[in-house]
Amino acid sequence: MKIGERLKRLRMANSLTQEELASRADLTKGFISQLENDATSPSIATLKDIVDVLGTSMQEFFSEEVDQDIVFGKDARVQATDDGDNVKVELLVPGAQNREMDPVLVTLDPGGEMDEQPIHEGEEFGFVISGKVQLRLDDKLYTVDKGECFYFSSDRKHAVKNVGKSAAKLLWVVTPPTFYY
Amino acid sequence: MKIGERLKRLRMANSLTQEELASRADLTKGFISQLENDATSPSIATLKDIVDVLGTSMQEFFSEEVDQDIVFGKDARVQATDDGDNVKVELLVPGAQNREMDPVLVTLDPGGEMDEQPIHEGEEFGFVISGKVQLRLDDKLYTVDKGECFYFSSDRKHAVKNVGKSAAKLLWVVTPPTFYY
DNA sequence: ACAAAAAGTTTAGTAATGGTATACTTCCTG
DNA sequence: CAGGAAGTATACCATTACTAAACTTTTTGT
Repeated sequence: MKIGERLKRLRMANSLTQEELASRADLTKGFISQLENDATSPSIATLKDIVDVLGTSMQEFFSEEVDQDIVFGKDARVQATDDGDNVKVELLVPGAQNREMDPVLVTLDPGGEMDEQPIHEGEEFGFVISGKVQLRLDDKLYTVDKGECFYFSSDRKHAVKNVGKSAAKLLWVVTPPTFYY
Repeated sequence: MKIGERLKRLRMANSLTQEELASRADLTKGFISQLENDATSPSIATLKDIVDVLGTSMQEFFSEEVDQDIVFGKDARVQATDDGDNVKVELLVPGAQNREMDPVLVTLDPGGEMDEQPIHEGEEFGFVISGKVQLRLDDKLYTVDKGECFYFSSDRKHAVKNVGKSAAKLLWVVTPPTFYY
């Protein structure tokens, strides 16, 4: 059970120094170093303290351990709670909560519009597989045609609308995952 | 972090004695006793060995720790991969993989039929909320009307079909969870 | 380019505890 | 009630989880 690398990544993700993590978890920075280099192993209670500081749970911490799927067939798609009649949002990688990115497939019927998404941290990437859509960022409008794509920071009000005559398909990737069900 | 009770429940669920568990995990029965009574605490490596023997993962073991949701609104439903045009299967308790039962809401359009499910261990319970359906177990047919319910062991080939004129809604509970997405 | 500080590593040492061996008790079952 | 299987308690030790502090490496500002 080598957990050093995972701990280090987690600490980095929280942008903490070994020393800060140590002090918040009531440990010494030397010990943190040993842990990250797998020179020793924490007691369960201590590990709990550490993951608490790092904003996770034991469950989530050990979740990396199970082999995650690599390939997802069409049949793995999970339809998210619809946010409209003529909009379909399909999670392409179910369980992406534990990952870094959340890719979904959006299908917009003609005239269909995705509800405005709540603002959050992160970034978004979209690729238009078919059709033509209009992207609204704050108040600016962009037209994105089949084959084109977009990328923006999620801290802006954004919405998407199908302005073509046929259905539109969008591959959408959000980081970090927010498309919970 | 008291984990004794959880370990004991797990061991019981596997119908092992402390001694058997001990030998399979290369420990002593006395130590298992201490663990179950929280008189001591295992190292992470040892705990891993134990949960391995008990057929779980560290993730799953610690999953009991996080507070699970109690109430699920309509909007929490997750549509499972459809197994037919006129069939809708909605998971009522997303993430039920970690639970004991997996309740789903099945909507069958007139004439709609659920694909035959693969045989598995466990039991199934169904309650007809509206409409009238026909349940097929192996080759025997049963008619189940609105308000009626059924219960059977999953080790038989089974399928359900809407034989009424209007849509049918079924509340279906499977144990253990098999409705993965 | 060079201090100087910040971040990380190493090492030696110890108090704590993870784990064993064994004796004891409790609970079944015929 | 005998005999055995399952579980508990205790004493003990070897391991190790964790600290303190010196050391090295990386980053930062001027």
